[in-house]
Amino acid sequence: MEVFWTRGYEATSLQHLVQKTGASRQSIYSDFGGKHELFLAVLDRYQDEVVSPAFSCVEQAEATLSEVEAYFHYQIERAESGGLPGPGCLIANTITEVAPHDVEIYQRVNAHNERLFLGFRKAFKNEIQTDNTRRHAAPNFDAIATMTVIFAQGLWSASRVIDDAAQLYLAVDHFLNMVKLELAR
Amino acid sequence: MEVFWTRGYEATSLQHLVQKTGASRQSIYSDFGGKHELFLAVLDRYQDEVVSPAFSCVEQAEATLSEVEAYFHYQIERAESGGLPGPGCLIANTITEVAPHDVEIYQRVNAHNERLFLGFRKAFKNEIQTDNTRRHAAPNFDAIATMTVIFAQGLWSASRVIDDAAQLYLAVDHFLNMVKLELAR
DNA sequence: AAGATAGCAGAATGAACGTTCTACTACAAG
DNA sequence: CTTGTAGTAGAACGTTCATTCTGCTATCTT
Repeated sequence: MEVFWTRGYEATSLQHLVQKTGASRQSIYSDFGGKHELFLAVLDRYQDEVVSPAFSCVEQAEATLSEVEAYFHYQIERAESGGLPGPGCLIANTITEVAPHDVEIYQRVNAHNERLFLGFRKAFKNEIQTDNTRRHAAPNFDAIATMTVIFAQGLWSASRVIDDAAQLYLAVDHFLNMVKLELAR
Repeated sequence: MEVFWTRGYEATSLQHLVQKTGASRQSIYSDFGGKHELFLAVLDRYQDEVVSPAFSCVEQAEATLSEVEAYFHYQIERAESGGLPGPGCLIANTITEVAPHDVEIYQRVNAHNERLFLGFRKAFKNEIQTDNTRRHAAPNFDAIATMTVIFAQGLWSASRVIDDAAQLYLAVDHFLNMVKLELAR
């Protein structure tokens, strides 16, 4: 997972994988079947070990905007502190590198995006359910959730060229504050 | 440019380039020096031929939010209509694939981001200069511009997995409307 | 017409790729 | 002690990679 994460799919060779894992070539082929199948397994593991811990707070039944904010802050902190093995988000990297040419991989990153979308939307719904007095119109939760997914993906991309974490924090806080105003409008 | 755009840097071979350009291998090497130098030239050309036409409206001296909106809409339309040779944005793709491991390429995509940032910030400043009556506090133009750059990058990433253009339009319009409210606050 | 130059197709090259095959080692069960 | 099972290292294989080299064919200059 770490090798694919740091080098990308194409630039990762079997030699790199053997070196990093300590396993033999034969073991990799007998256990997974090949580079492509191994990468699919890696994507699944990434979901379990990286996405789930980060996103669990948003996926709580009673999550609101503050959980979304915690998610974003958690991600920036991890990226900044070097707590992540690779740069950016493996899923986001995969979306641009291999997903357009590979159906199986496309389906997995699509499921990931759907997961984020549903999590965000529920949190936004919960947010305004606490005080739904004298509202003008119901917010377009789908559009706001889509917007947030897009922003989250852009954040991963941006974190690869923007070294200044403070700048990212400012942008995220500004974005979430805008969402908050939008929900309360 | 088209080949790198569609296949990415690593997955593009000299054979692909020879086939698509019609030029001989020797010509490519004598004219550019190699695959890497050719890619750098491609990034420059991308700036001139793709980014500049799309971004010129935002970079006008008197550009405001409506020009930013025109930029986003222009990009979605082009992506949707198949008017673009490749998927997503070559710069955005390059950021995730090669920029973290390559200094020269990193500098070029960084310059691109800076260009977007400055364009957006100026447009936002122009926007509120038209009616700066009874404002509470000056907006944080840097944060809003950074946020918009992040969103623009996320939009390219998302457009590779979200096929529904209407969904992208909705998200963009929502985002820009939020920015508008934020600027007028 | 003669010479120079440029661009072409395609072979050659050495390295690296993913994948498979071949011993060899360690260990468990009988 | 034999036998079977796993796992290892590393060679081998066929392909493809980026890069270079070799002729050949135009086109242009004088």
